[in-house]
Amino acid sequence: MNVMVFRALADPNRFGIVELLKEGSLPVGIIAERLELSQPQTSKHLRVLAEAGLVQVEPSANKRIYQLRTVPLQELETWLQTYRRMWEEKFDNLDDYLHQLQQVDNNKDHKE
Amino acid sequence: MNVMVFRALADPNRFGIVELLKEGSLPVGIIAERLELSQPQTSKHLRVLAEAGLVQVEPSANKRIYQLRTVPLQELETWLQTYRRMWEEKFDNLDDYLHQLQQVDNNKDHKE
DNA sequence: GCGGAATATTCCTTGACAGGAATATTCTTT
DNA sequence: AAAGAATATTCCTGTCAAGGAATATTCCGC
Repeated sequence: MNVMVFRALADPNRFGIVELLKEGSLPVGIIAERLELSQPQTSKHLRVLAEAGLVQVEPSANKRIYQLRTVPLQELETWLQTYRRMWEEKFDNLDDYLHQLQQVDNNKDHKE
Repeated sequence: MNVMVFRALADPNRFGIVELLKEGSLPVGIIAERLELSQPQTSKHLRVLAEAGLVQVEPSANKRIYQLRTVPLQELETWLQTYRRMWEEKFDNLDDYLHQLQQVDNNKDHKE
């Protein structure tokens, strides 16, 4: 799992851009307008998102249309799958290490 | 979706802690040892993870056992679901806005 | 090619955060 | 109560990233 994706999504403005682009691809100017960001800020955030693979650009006429790339999100879901059993199997949170400590505690109670 | 979760996972060491705790709950000392982090660093990272709701602490004897909380991960998955159709329905990435621009391009071609 | 629109980049400043070292705190045991 | 183990917090420093302003670049229409 690439942590750059998390870093990209960690900024509220960038998260907002992703949420906005979910509804459809947009040029920079519109994104800036919708999120009330300056144009340079928007471009810079889009750069970070692009470097994380979350967006890709499609030049069209005078504008540059940004659209979401789903691949990183799919990878994110794949990563999440590895945790899924933790809440599906209602796994009891105490693991081996805890059980060992439990035995230590029992020894303590035994002594007192 | 709480962006604090992304921020917490954006740091490689914290991501490593989460991955480690997936295998089972552990006290601070062991976490530090496994990831070759200093004890203070580990405590600080665990603090951030706890504030993001990703871990919770369970005092046991002399130690403090940290365990994963799956709730934020479930919320993350729920959030991802809203994007799922984007790659399941093989949605063509060109949206209304793009089609409008396409028409503009057609006009241009028509003129030349 | 020129003017202008749309976007990208640079420079600067400021704030947030990671890491290290030292210290404080908490709990346990005796 | 005292000592020690385990953990948390504080202080400090360096680095990086976000935001604003200005400028550079790219691309279209004429």
